[in-house]
Amino acid sequence: MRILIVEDEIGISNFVKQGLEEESFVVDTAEEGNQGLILALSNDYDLLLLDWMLPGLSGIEICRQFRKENSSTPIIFLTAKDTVQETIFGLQSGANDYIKKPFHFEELLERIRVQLRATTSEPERLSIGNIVLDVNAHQVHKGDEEIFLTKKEFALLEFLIRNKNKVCRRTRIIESVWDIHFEYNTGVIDVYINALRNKLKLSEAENYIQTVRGIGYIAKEL
Amino acid sequence: MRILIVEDEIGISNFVKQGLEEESFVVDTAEEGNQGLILALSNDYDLLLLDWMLPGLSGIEICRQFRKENSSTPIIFLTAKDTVQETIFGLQSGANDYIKKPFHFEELLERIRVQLRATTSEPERLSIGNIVLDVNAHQVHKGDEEIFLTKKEFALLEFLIRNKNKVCRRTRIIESVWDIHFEYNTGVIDVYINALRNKLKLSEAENYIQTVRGIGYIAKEL
DNA sequence: ACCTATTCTTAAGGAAACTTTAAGGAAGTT
DNA sequence: AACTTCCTTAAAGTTTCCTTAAGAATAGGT
Repeated sequence: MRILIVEDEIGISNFVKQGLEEESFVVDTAEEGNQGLILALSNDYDLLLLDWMLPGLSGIEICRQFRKENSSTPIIFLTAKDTVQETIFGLQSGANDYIKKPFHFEELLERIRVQLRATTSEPERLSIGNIVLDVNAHQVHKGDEEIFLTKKEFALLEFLIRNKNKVCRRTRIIESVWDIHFEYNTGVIDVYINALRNKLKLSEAENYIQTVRGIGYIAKEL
Repeated sequence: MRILIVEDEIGISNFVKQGLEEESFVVDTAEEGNQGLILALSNDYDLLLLDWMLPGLSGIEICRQFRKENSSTPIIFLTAKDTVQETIFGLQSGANDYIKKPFHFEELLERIRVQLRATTSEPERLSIGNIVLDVNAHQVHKGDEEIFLTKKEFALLEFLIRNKNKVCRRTRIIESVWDIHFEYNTGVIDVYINALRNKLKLSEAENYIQTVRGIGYIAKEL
């Protein structure tokens, strides 16, 4: 399920995004009205979350424009406390629901589910061989055994498995997992690959994390 | 299972009543708000179906008054088409779900079942290891010994156990237990985790509340 | 309405775990 | 053999967590 958030307060935006991603939604964000509308129209989202007050186009304007093209995708407004009256205009302009800030994430989630007519979603699991990771719970199992990974170790393993059977360049790894750009003179990756191999007890026969000399690493289903 | 319908349109009321009785529910009806509230409070229904627009007391008013006495019995609103914004107030005032008129009986039935399943299958007692908590009585026992927890301590423990064997992120905890949003630079959780571990006398061998570094905590059945 | 006792929250130092760096040795490449 | 790249380890640097104590808020009783 894909959701677009258009919200200029990055704090809220990140908070909601993170929460929804933990619930296995795919989330895009825009911080500005025009960009939001363009994204909304050019992609196939299952639901839109719009802030009321936005730089560029206002939420209600996005809603109106969007409804000209698409009358089915549900829209939920995020509104500040005392703009209830205005929000009603929002509902009249084609929104399906609204929620007042500050809100419980759980409540937002429930409203999203009501709009999507969806029952609780399955937890997201990634796997390679007999290694399974539950992204929500942040847990890793190899067979029946639970393996404890630190944040970075988990992030690295998740990245590799999401790119299963594709070679991941060191630069891409450093960018995605460490958020380091433009400069790469560190040996952290090696250290963490090593830690993963040890903790996961990868023998010769279970060589799921292979090194590609001069390029990077690959998580390979055997 | 007993259900109360408060609805002034006799047609709808009878239709729903008959349908539910065929599903072997016991159904009472009221056509007016005040009478509805009195019935709701003086009987032990498993679920309430409230119309929004009612003579006497409005549905939302019934909901509010009723919730003062009883916070567990599920309430579903039956609403007319274009009162979405009002319905939201309904949800905020303590309703569990709503359904728009006109509705398919099957859909209503499904929502009723969802609500009933939620309450009835929910155990009164939660436990982890030899620690048992009675949610209604607000009591905690470890073996035969009674442990006295404060409200917040109890709420935290309850939250953790309801999510037994799943890692609970700090953000989720702070949101669900403390009702704090968008801002997580507080150390309360640590303090309360500490208090719980002390009061519950969790030794190494009974390490039910484990910390997941960088993420949060997990209540784990050992 | 006041006082009191309990509970809740904040803050801070120290402890523990995690991350990164660095360096020597191993292994692959030309 | 010379060179590069990778592995492994240890230690320094950083973050996160634990614990305590004290002030703020709340609830209970007179």
